[in-house]
Amino acid sequence: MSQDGDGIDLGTSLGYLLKEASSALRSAMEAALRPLGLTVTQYSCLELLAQRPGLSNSELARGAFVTRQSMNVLLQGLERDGLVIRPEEDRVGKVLPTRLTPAGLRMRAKASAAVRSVEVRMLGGLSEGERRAGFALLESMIHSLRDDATAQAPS
Amino acid sequence: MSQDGDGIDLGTSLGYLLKEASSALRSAMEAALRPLGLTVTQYSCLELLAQRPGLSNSELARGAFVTRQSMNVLLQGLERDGLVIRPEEDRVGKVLPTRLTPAGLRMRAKASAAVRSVEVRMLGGLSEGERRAGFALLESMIHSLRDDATAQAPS
DNA sequence: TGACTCATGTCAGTATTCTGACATATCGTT
DNA sequence: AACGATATGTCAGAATACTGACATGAGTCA
Repeated sequence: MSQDGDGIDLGTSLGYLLKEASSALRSAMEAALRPLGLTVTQYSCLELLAQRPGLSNSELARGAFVTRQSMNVLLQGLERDGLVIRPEEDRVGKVLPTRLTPAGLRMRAKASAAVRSVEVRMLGGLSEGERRAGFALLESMIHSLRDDATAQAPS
Repeated sequence: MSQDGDGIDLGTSLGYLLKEASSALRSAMEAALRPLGLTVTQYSCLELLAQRPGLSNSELARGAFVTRQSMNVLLQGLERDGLVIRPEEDRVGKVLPTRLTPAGLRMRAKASAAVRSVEVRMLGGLSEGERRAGFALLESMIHSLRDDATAQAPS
């Protein structure tokens, strides 16, 4: 009908497709993690801590793409459940490093396996070259979005 | 250090990168839409209605990747603000079609322009071929994730 | 040293989305 | 026609993430 010449054709928009893919991935991860009683953000936190022990609340928040306030309450829950510890004697200035407990390590191992099966399924049917191309593509998008945030030419 | 042989290397995970790209896109869209007083989901709803007038609540929910309950409260807000209408006389069975008002159309035009500038920025530096490849890649991921949801071999 | 800026941790309140539940309407099968 | 399975709209409550705010510590510079 009305040609939406000034609009965004959702059928061909890479942004819309990116949102769709992200939504599908999140759903699949939620389903995989539900038996373990973990949310996606909680898993992200455990995975980050497994690979980089001692990360602070703010660093974890950036790594999981949530605010530091959200990560703070999430960490309180993980600490209450005995999956992480934040010993007060490790504090450096205001920064309070976080580490996985043995229980947290075990939980992360199980969660990691579940999530990996999702990722394997997602990448099924893609060649190694296609995966590399996808990696480069997503990195380019991220860089372009961050680079010039509001982005006028530098004066 | 500890080889995380069974884990997911966040530095090379396409899933993690997908989440990062989606987060960056969402942030950029939020920033672009904030002056208009619209959230990303509200914009998605207006855009869907502009391209396919008469969409129902459930159809809009699927198109915006939220639950129909969330879309329901969102539509109530848009209706209260005079951007959409859901005339009771259009009801077909239980389905209640939604349409943009003139004010909704104007709002969508402004929002669409703002979002398009974000998408243009995101795709800056990518060739037409790369965009097509990215499109195919994301569609492949989505299909693989949806196809075999819990995915054993069909009996 | 003092002033300024910035990053961090945390508390509180708000907003958004989700899950659970119910009534109702449609479709397919018997 | 009757039944069951599925889809829809909607209300209510819970979970999750956000914005605002404040105090504290680190870093820079005069």
